[in-house]
Amino acid sequence: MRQSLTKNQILVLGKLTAVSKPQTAYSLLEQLKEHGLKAPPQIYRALEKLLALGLIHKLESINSFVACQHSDCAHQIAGFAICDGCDHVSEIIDDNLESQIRSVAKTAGLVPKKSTMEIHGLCSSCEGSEA
Amino acid sequence: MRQSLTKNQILVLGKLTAVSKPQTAYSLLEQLKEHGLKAPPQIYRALEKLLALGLIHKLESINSFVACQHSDCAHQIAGFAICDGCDHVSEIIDDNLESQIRSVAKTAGLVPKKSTMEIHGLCSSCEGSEA
DNA sequence: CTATGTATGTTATAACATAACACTTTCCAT
DNA sequence: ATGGAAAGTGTTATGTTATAACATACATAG
Repeated sequence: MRQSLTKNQILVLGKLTAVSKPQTAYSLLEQLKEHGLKAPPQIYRALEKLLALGLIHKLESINSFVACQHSDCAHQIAGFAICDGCDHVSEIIDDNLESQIRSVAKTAGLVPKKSTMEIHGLCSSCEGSEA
Repeated sequence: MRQSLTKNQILVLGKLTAVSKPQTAYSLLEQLKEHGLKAPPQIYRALEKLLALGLIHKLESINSFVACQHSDCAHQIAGFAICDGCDHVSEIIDDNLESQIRSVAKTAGLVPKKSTMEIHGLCSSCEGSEA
């Protein structure tokens, strides 16, 4: 029985929560060096556990990780809106999204286990100040 | 004006079409060595162009590429159903999917430019013969 | 025929991720 | 309380995915 998070898991989750923007494993490692972390596996193992607990999410399209913006969505299906200008990420839980995914899976004859939906674009403030 | 595909682009697209399963850039490189390709940039450059033309898609969740299953969906929004058992991929074009994505983007205040939706699971035949 | 844009070939390296091994900690069943 | 199982840690090395940078070739429009 896992009663609570371990030291490394707390460090990684704490950093992700604090920065509130997606971070790569290596940027986490860089930032956590001062806390004694030294090698990639220490980061990746913590990330793996946090993912399993639903406390963080991986953004596949940018090889990065974000803290979950809800209390805990281990079994929820979320969509992510990612601003390519400022890296802001919104995690969207939408009932229609889940049924949409089931619908697409059914069309393909697939029993769905896990899904990702990531939308890239520009948020309103970045859209305004475009180059 | 781009009149047609170049040699490397044809090789890469041909291979992706022939195998009809997602391939990593390095597996493509391996398979195309006999045709004279020798280094990753040759593959990645062809992939980049084919992506821009809408002739192939990248599956972000498995760092792999598949030929487009439609005539050309440069500007379509597609969902992908990926069987983790046999690697079969179905590309689903669904009108509702596009409106779903717009809806999620709008909720987040994002002007969408590009999106990915990838569903992992087991196809009916893999689901039947489960370990 | 030459300037421009695009493609190519090549070497090197950056960025992302895991294998493997030895050791430590947690925890709970006896 | 104790000892075995499960999970976590630290570390080295390596595997995998992707791009930078530079020199050369080749097509097309002016």
